[in-house]
Amino acid sequence: MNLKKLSDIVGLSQTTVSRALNGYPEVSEATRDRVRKAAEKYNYAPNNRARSLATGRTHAVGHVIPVSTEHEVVNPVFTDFIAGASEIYSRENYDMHLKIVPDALEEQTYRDIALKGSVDAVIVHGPKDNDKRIELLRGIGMPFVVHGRSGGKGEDDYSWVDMNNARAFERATEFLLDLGHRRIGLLNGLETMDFASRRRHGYKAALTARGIAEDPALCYSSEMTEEFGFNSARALLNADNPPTAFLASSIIIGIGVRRACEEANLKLGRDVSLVIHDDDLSYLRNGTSEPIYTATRSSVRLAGRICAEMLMTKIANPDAPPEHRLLDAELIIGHTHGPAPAR
Amino acid sequence: MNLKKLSDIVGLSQTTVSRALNGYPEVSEATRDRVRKAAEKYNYAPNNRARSLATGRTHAVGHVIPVSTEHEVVNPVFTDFIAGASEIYSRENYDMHLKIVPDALEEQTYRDIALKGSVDAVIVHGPKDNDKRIELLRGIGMPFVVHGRSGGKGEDDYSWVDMNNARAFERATEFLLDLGHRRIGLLNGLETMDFASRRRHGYKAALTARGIAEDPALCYSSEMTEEFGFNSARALLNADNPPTAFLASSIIIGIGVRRACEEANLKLGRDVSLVIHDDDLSYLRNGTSEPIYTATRSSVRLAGRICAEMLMTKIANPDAPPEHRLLDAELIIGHTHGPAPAR
DNA sequence: AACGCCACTCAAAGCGCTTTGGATACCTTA
DNA sequence: TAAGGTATCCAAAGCGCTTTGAGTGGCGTT
Repeated sequence: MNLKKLSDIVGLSQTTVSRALNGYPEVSEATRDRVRKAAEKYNYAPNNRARSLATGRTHAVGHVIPVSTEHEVVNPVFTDFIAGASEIYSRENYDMHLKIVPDALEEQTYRDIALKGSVDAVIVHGPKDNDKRIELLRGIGMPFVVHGRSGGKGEDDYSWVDMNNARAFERATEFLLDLGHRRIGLLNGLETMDFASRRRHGYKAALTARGIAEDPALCYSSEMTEEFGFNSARALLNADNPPTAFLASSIIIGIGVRRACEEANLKLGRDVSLVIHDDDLSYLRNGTSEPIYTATRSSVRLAGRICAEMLMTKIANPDAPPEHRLLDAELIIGHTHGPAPAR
Repeated sequence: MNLKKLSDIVGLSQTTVSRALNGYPEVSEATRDRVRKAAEKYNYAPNNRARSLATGRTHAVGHVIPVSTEHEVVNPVFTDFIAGASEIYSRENYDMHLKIVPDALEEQTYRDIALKGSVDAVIVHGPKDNDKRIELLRGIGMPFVVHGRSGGKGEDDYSWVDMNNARAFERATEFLLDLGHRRIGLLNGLETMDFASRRRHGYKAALTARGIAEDPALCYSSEMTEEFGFNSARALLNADNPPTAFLASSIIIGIGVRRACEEANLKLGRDVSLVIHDDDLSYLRNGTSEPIYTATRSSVRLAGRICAEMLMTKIANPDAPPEHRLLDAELIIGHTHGPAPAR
């Protein structure tokens, strides 16, 4: 069923039928109703491709998700982020185009997307310091919103939605310091990623404020897997002068830390403290009735919703000044912290 | 830059330029070269929408991912599945359209997708028993491949890629029985899902073969979260006549079981045995050098690749008979099993 | 010299929609 | 009654591509 056939059936021109269906005022309510009913009856829906060819708008947004070539790991926060964004797209009748590409090919992918003209806008995932994609997209004139920020200059020149990573980790560190911990292991994500580098800074800031020097031997940085959490916690616990507490950049790392503690016969919250960052992943909730891990929490799904919403307004109004949204993490009191054990 | 401009520049008709670029034989290699160079120079790429309007093919495939309305959980295996599929799409120059929808709206979503004609084919995720979507898609005439199977009749009438769930869980159960376990807790996914119901059957078959009756009190079924693993393992461990072993349908459930054991001061592999099913998720690997959990393993990313490949051939050849691919899980010997403790 | 055959190239139609720029009929109003 | 509105509707152009059907010119054959 297409417009032509439908308009033949109802005995109107394509113009009128199109207008009736799209809510234009120059068609009477009576005919609009008739057209609507016929459309329903004959199961008509405008062909997307034709429509977007005609209008120049695709009603689609692109997500390019980087997978680290080295580790072949797709960060699981994307799942929930995308679930959040998807809620908005459904509501606004937008489509989501997803590409998962090795990070080396990312730039080319954006270029392709723009050239082929199959989306109206994109969301930039996992920004790095001085991320080239931002320049690229601005150059092309493709509207975008960044999930996170790209450190360096010009932070106000583009729209972003970010969690206050520095503050969250500063807060978590202060919390552990208040409990008497002095040696705090940091199990961070890859510090080439902006979020991880900010977390490191927050951690350091809190230490410095108390006159404690950051010990690089306590800081690990890698792809955020369970095994990374396990291996690095184990290494630290077995080292001379081990930390009494850990700060982990994700719940998955935290799970690895737990396993390392279990192996070392140390009880979390008594022998070793652990504060994680909790993205509030739907399938890895940090407890529903009661928190498991002590954590800084910020819902990545919410971030997805906000990003998508920001993108919608950006599409509607491309020349508006950039918007920013900094989400604050809340501190969640769970069962994995305690006073620093006496030596 | 569009075809018209480009053909003006090289002084050829749009026809010839189009043919040159698309590799048709009726254009000389010399001109083909000239055209290619110009396209490169002026950064030309055919507009996707126009192309697909003209050809009737979109070069896109749709994935509709259900999120349970009740729990708002997106199963994390989708991430890796999609990463696998995406590899194939990139290679074949296909786009992926993703929709994440509450399971109640799933059917409508498929219908919409078909009507709007924005994809050439779809992949059906998370099939249930006698899944309506299969009928629906066949009715519409939209090519599809199912990840998993929908129990009931007509299993051979459509293409699917599945893991041998029944066999995997039968095998795992036999393994535990061989170790002397008689009471084995099953922590399964939602048994309305086909994969979970097959796992249950495999579990039961192994028990029956040894003359052991399935005890419903040992069988839990739910959304596969960490907390579900924790809560149900805890409940079972605290019950009268607790199981000596667990079978968990995902590594995440297994993580919950580990936490429950830790809390109960039981050591996994000594006091309690645990065999999980491992989808080989990139960010939750069951150990890289050495397995952590004893497990049945089957890579969901591989399944994604195979599904996508099957779909590509289906698109190329819609009238070919349906294909099936049953993947066998391998049994992985980790550190979470041991002989049943003497009473 | 006439013919047929390649090897190339092109004009134009068509994919299914939106949108521009009228047309038509029916009311008002002076 | 004529002029001017207003409410409806329509034909046709155009979005950027592919593809059909139709030339051209050059070459070898007879």
